[in-house]
Amino acid sequence: MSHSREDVISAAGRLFARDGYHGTSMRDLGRELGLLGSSLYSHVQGKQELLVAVVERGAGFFQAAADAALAVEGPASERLRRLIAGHLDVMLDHRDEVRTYLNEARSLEPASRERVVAARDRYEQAFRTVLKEGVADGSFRDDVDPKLAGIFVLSILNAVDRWYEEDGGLDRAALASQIADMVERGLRTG
Amino acid sequence: MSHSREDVISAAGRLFARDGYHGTSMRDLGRELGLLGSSLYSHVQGKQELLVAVVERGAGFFQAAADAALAVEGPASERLRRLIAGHLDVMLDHRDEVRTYLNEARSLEPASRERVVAARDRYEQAFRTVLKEGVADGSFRDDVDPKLAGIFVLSILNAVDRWYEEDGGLDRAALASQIADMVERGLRTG
DNA sequence: TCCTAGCAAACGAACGTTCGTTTGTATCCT
DNA sequence: AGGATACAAACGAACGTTCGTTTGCTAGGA
Repeated sequence: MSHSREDVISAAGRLFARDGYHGTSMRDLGRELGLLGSSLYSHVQGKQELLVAVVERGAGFFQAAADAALAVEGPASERLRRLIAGHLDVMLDHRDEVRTYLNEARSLEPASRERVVAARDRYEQAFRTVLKEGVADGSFRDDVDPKLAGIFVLSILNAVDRWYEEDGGLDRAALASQIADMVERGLRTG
Repeated sequence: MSHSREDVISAAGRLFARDGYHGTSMRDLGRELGLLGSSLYSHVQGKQELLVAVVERGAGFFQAAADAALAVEGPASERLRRLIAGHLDVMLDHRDEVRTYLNEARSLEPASRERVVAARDRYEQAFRTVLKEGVADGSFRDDVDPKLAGIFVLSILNAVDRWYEEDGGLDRAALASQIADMVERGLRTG
């Protein structure tokens, strides 16, 4: 019947994702675990530390997925497909952490927010790199702006969390190829 | 030196957009106007009423823009371009209300939230309708799923608020055609 | 002269956090 | 084996602060 720090962080992810950081109290969090709010202080130093833990977890998942996708050999379009599929996997496997990462990072104190923004930039850079490669090798149109195109792709991907539910008729892989197909048609030469 | 209800609502939009509903206190809001928090109650009944006003304002702008775009004669692709440009105009001309509408609607009490969700669905329907028309008249590929494509376009548009600043090298019209061009390449036959 | 915007003061509730204490459970010594 | 020791987990009460809101009053403009 004993709880770990891990339990607290994942409950925090759940509530921060659902109600937001400012919309979640330590007592709410305690209740979620069958504890008093004050009891959480046996596991963490404070509320802000929980937000940091959840958000950095989300950021870490994305970076790991990007590193894996970039390591794939073959045409740039294939790496782009892997980036897209990887992003969806991270989102759907770690929905609470990702939603908190996407929507609640602004509630971080400046020091940790800066780290998160830097991580976000690094991740976006992965998309830009692959797009640039595709332009360079002629598989993508040369009037494609890698920065802009990267933003568009990530916009579609990040918004998935706002509408998609996995239990419906469209499974994860089908969604990934719907996105990748439409994106690729928008990018490729010919 | 006297303030109107209008002043209060637009200050609320500014702060809700920047700090979120739960991150904004009535005292913050008063300070923004050079008043005490309690003085706001001369103009509005309470904090929630301010959120409702700001969010419904945002929703209203979008609906008006959609109605105008749908009334345009000509090919579906032209109406789609108008929807895109109109969406950007609304976002950039009413940034605070739109950001609040997009991010803070979850803090609405159920009754008003339902109205807002309904308005959002109606607006999304405008995009779906145009896409369906384009598929029907053969200008868009017939394997385009209007629902999915509509979501993708709106994902790109709504995310603009998260990264775009109008003072840079890319003006509003250029952004609109970058988006419309890429989207249209992803949709059109051939 | 009345109406309204605003202030000052206060309300009760909730906030994040700290405190002293209790409980259960290992660990070690004999 | 059994009793003392140590520790982590949780409790319950309280801290000071902030929250949204209410009340009663005052000053100024129509």
